[in-house]
Amino acid sequence: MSETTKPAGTVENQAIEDPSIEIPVAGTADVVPAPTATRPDAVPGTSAGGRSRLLVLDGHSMAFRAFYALPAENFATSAGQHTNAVHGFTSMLINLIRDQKPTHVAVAFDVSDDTTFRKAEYSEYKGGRNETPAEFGGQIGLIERVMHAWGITTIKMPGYEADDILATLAAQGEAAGFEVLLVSGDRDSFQLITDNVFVLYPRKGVSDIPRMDAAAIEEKYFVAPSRYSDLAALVGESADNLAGVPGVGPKTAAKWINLYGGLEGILENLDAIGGKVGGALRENIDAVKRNRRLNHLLKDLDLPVGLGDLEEPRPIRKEIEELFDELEFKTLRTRLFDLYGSDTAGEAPDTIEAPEFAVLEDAAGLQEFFAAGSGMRSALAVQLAPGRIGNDAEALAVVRANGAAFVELSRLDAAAESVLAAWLQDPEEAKVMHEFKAALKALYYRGLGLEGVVDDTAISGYLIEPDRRSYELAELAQHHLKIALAPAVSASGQLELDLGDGPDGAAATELVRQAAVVHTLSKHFEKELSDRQAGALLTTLELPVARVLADMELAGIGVSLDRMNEQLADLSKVVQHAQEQAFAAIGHEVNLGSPKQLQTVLFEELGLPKTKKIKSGYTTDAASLKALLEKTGHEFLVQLMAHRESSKLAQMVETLKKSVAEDGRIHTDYAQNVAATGRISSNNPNLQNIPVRSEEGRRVRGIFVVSEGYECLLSADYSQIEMRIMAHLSGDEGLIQAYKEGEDLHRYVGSHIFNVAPEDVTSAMRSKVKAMSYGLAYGLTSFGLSKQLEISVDEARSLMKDYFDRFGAVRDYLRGVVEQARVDGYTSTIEGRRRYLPDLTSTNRQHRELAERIALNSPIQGSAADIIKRAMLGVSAELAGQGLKSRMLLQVHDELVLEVAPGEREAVEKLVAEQMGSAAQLSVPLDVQIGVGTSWHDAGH
DNA sequence: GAATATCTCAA
DNA sequence: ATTTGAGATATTCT
Repeated sequence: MSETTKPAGTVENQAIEDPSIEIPVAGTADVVPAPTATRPDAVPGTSAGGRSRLLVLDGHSMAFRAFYALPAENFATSAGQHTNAVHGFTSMLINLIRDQKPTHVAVAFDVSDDTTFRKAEYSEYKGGRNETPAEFGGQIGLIERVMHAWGITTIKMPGYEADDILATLAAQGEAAGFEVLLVSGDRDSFQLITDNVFVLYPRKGVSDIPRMDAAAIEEKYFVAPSRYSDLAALVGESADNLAGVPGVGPKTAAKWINLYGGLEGILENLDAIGGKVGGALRENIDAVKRNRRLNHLLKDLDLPVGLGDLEEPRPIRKEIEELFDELEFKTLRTRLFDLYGSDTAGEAPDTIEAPEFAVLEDAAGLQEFFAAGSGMRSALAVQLAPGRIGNDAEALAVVRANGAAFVELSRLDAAAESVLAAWLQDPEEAKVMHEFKAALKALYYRGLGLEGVVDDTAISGYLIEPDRRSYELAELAQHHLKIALAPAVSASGQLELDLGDGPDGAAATELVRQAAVVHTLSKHFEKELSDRQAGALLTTLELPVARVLADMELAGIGVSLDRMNEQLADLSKVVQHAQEQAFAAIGHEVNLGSPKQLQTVLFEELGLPKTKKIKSGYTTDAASLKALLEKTGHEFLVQLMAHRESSKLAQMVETLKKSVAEDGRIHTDYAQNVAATGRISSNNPNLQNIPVRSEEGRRVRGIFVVSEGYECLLSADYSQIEMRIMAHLSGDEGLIQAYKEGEDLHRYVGSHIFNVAPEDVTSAMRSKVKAMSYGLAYGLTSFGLSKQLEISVDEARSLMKDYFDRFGAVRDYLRGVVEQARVDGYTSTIEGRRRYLPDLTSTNRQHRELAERIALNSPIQGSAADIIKRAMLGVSAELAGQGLKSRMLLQVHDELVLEVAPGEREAVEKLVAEQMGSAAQLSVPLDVQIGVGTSWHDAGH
């Protein structure tokens, strides 16, 4: 075979970033240089004193494995290109490089035509294979593009197969003293195994790829790797459409091979082999010889690249970013870059370095620094560290156009601190920060005020793009400024500062650099904000609200440990009892918290009717259990549901108990930039999902109590705020009229839809109307409504028709919102908060319809969020203005909880009602319900 | 330990 | 197939 003409193959590699860079290549004149971008001399994984390791993949074979390992329907771009093979392949290669740490990498591909020499010899070679699935189309090309962006050399040789390339590189690598790892799902590669060459052969999917060495082959096939091809020739290989000797399997073949010393020996002793199989062998001897010729891999192809070209591939960040954007890969991006850290190739890593800075300690130095920058915008970064309650402020960095400084707070004497304090709390000294609420709180614990914050890049970044997952500084810098930040900052935004190395150490530089990035980013955001008309929203709403939230977080809410313990004891009894009864009902124990085990019990042991399908089988969620119970009345279901409810409550109380701080209060952390609609979210713990709907759950609110020195808790909530906003935005006269007259809205609507007098609206009618009214704001469909109300789709449809016949403006409004959003590309709230919805024009129906529902909901949910934020500012300002000691503690989307100081109840009630009621001027009144009590439970109404 | 799946709590 | 969140537990994979 070696005399066959060997046409030069093609090699794909990364684009030449800098043509002036000459890479020495070991090879001949016809070798296409594998240009690489600049890279550091010392890279992780280099064989500094160690042995070189070459990793070569059979691209097609592994792409197919990946394709079948991941469901195609779950991996597609919005343009409809399937990407499961690309995703799986990339993921596998990341893991391989991480685990095997190769110094050299190549990927070999078959050429997709029928001109291989094997095909020429035997036209049925690899025949009889199924059609390639349509979903696989185009994915090989995408994998090649990923390799290109990754800087990994891909090789194709017309007329040959990828395995021949593997064989050739294995030979070259071994000759050069490398360890060689071949990754292939094709067993023919086993013949290449030696003491230095190993095959990584996927056992299952692309995640389980054990290393096959000579011992593994001998254990499995009873022959040495060099004899594997003999064995395959005798046995046949169905994947290649090569038939073997009938009746001869691996065991017989191995016996002969070991007896006669290989296929040659067998051929010489053909007549000595007796029995039926001996005859079969003689009859099929030509096929065996042909098989052996075909499965022999060529080790001497004239490859267009040398080993040197395969060394140390590095991803080109920009190309990966663009390609992964196109492929809509998210997690892979992080995994890939985590693998290489900042050690990627491409354009010079554009970054922001810390400017020269002064380390200030004494009053005079600080005075001089602040005086020199008076009136200028300063970026301020505060170094936080965990403190007794909340975070402590350890150091700060200030960066402005004409200078930078670093200050370690513990080194300041009283005079120096007062200079700093004066600057910090001077509202005329403009500061830009990142996540300033956290700094505000930490400085507060040190008795330092903070005024004049004119931008918070975590908030302005959010107003610009409210749908982002994260607003970490490094990510914003990457996205908006196209600069890469070193891991120190990119890690979590909260770099670890070790001040042990002195104030001029790397940590100080890092904090200064952070401030420098904030400075640049904030400047960049000015135009973005004005383009979106979001400047006022930032300045008059979000930044002031952040201060109110900080106060609420600092205050925390008082809790009763006794009540928590009491409830925990009660609940654990109920849980225990329900569990025992559940076990008794089925005659054995089972983990009631495991959906998987429950499935076995319900659908296999008890043979109950099947519920809705989920990935792992059939759902056991509350709605389905309820339906099952109604159908079967099985006692196990009763106990299971009781167990679920009580253990959920117990777990909730337990978490709350663990989150009590040293001051005996619970301090949640509000996030202003998480919910894309403008709502605030609550974390650690979440105080916005404390049970209220069931009486048992509502008890939990009893653990939140008024604290000493205060008279009571006050809860004030908007009634039906979203429906009122809908009435306002749609301008529907019927709805507006109903609200103006203060009627029960659902009763009013019900009377119009069902054509009865308001007093004749039954509770069933009312709940149908209520479900529909709210559903409309979420883009409810007749199918969804029928599901929720347990009625037929037809009935749901006619209900909706009657609704729209009576309240036509609502339909017009809902239609108009989506149309307008499609034109503008975004929706707006009454405060002008935007949400961009590019998917409204998606060709993917699922994506598009989701965007439509979001478009229906966002102006309503978002406007409600705007209104309560305005109300919070009003309440806060009014409390301060009247010199009251009462304070706001919680916000739960449409509810505010306050702690009332002695003697202030009447004033606070009045003020809260006024401020909440006047937070927006709508065409309908804003109704506010207020209750008071010694606990949140009792303040509810 | 990280990531995923399932379930449940709120507005 | 009705939006926005947080979070616990089980399970699987690394």
